[in-house]
Amino acid sequence: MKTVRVRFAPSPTGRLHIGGARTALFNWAYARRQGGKFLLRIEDTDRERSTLEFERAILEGLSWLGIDWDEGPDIGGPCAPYRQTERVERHREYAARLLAKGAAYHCFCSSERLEALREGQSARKEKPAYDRKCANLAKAEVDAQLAAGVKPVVRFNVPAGTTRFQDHVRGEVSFDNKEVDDWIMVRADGMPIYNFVVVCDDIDMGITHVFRGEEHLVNTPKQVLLYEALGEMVPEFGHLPLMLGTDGKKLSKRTGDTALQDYHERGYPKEAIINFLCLQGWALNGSTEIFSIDDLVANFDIKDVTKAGAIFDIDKFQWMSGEYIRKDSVEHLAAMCTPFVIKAGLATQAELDARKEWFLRIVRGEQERIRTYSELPARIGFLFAKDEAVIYEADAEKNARKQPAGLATLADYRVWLAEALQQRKTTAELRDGTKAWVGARGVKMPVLYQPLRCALTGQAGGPDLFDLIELLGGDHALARIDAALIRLAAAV
RNA sequence: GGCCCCAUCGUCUAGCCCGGCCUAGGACACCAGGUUUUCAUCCUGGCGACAGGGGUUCGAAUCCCCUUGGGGUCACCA
Repeated sequence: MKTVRVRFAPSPTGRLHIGGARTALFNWAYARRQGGKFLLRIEDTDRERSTLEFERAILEGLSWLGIDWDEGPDIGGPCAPYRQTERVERHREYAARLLAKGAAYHCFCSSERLEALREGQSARKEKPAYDRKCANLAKAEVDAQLAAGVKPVVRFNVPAGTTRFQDHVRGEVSFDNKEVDDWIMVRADGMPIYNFVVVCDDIDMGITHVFRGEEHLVNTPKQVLLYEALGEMVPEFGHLPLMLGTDGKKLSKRTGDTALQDYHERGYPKEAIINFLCLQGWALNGSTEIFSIDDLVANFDIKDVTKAGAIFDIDKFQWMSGEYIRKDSVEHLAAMCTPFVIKAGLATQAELDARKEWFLRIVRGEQERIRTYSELPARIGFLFAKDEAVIYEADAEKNARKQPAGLATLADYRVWLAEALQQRKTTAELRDGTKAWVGARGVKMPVLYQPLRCALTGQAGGPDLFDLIELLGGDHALARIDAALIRLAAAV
């Protein structure tokens, strides 16, 4: 049996799309599972929109996810080059072969004529298609046009019949060739078109399986016909269900972030991104939600991919992201969060390095509360704030003011706390002592805790208050209580 | 509109290919309760689906047909 060779062939006309990332992941996992090769090819025949920066960003994105490739534009390989624009000579050879066989023909129709043709057809409610005006030109006429300097396009001469292929996710798919237009393979400027190059390159690179998004399903008959005209082995296909936005349509910027990088920047752990992407169209076993990229490789089969499109559920994604964060080691989590903390202006790298243990404890305190790395800064900002400038969030202040005896209690507690701090009580002692103090005073816990939390953090929720006092330092804790005594006493 | 693809809880899905074990399972979200100094975590419970109609069969979520609904695609883009 032939070795599996699959590829991911992005077009460097934008950042790596989240759907593209999933396509890459599934191709890669298939290759790894089957012991085959995974290659990367850059489809840059659209010279207007393709850039080297996008290409680099796409490669980086894939590497970041943990996808590696056996052949590609950056590392080369036996089928180099891996950029389509560098292979146009090969494409011209294929075009010449097809032309010679009569499987393709020169077309001299102008864009204007084509446009008028389409307009007329749609006005008459006919399907837009080329009328094959140039399909049967005499050789002399072709030569004359060529000699006159008219630049032709090359069209594929679609034969009559029906084109069928087995799709690994959909089963048999068939198209009447009448539905397939005599599509353009090579532009007038000599640059080949996607549907043509993809076949040439897949042949030259020995691609055995083509797994791509469902939007390519209608391109497949064109490509199958091309393989057949060339007398080449048709690869196996698998069309992945589309990833949909909340509007049920193909995921677009309209309904949410579409680039892998967006999610990276929003602080989603990459393991969560991978896991979630996998779940869009594939399931490990129907009951295991959390699994690793290794589990994917060990279990992935194209036949298990779902047929229906999947709506991107950001809620579930956030939940999953939180699961990964809770599972993470504090050290790693802190490292992942650090860029976000710095970016938020809370501290510099040097400042965090200088208080490494302190920062680690902060992260540990928030680990079960954040769902993405980017949520950390907003939650811990109070720890970096000036004592008199802690921002009181509405909920926190409301909770504090809700306690009628709150302020008086806080004022008395401040005295006790100052004393306890003086005696260098440990955090545990402080905690136990406070509980005893509240008990002795004969009030409910929240009477003290709500105003105290507001004073210290300005937030309605958060980690244990005594851990916070330790993190803050006793003097700062007292200063914050003093500030709160004034601020909370003021009329609303 | 033509063609193609698809159709299980609001969402992601298991089950479907090889009909019975499905009183349709899991997860997110939501709701209720428990734990807790708060929030969160965690635990318990609840809500909630085989799009509709015909067949085939002793028996259909599973097979077939139709209808409806949704999506994709109709470029000298990929």
